[in-house]
Amino acid sequence: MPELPEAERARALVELRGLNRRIAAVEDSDTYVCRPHAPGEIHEALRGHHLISAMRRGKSMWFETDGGPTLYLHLGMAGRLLLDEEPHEPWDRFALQFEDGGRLALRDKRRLGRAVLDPVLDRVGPDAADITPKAFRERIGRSRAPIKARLMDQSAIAGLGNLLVDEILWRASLAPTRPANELSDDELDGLRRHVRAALRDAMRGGGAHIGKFTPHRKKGGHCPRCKAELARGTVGGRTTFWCPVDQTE
DNA sequence: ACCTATGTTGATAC
DNA sequence: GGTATCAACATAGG
Repeated sequence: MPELPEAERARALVELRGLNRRIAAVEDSDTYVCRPHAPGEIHEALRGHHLISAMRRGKSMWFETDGGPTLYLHLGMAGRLLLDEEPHEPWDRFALQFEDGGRLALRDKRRLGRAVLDPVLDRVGPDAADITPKAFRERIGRSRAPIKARLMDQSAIAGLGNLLVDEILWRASLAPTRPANELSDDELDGLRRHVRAALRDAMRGGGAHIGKFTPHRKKGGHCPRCKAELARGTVGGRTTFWCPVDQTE
């Protein structure tokens, strides 16, 4: 589930109720989620410190501390953050235990989430929710890759995943396979507006799995506009649904 | 039972 | 350099 809207909700949760609480201990024994850190390393580095800010770009989150290292978290493919709830072993892959008895947990069955200190974020592009029209045209429109692949490239624009991109391209009536550099400036501007609108709807509606199109995104599903049966294929390495009538090449 | 599917990213190969 | 492919993980479903 986690795309930009879920990451933002998680970030806001920490900002609202997770800051300025003394860290008493860190559960960091999952060497895959915490790679390349050894068990105990994050614990030693964060113990006694407090999170003082909650930042996000795309699906990446990071939390600065008072004089200690920055903690980076990523939800991966199935992770979520829980604050002050009952521990759920073995699916809590990482957690901060606060001195007040509370706990911030990364719960993730798949183990594709990450918890790392002092991240390097130079391969994370501008956030999809506030990228400028100029940056969008330049970063998206200059590649021959299919437009869908380009929108999912986190170094070009950060925050969009498979479901959200299918929703956005359907709203924009653009075929996912169209080479990005064949889009006109007007089409790129329009596409950016659809990116922002879809994100706004997803954040208000509670996540990337809802939308005008996404509920129909399944085998035998039909286009909510023209009722044609949806096409299914692989674009950018991901399962893709689109309307073969509405979404023009 | 077996095979395929799944929101993620990163390493590797062309 | 940009793009495509596969692997990493664990679980669910046909």
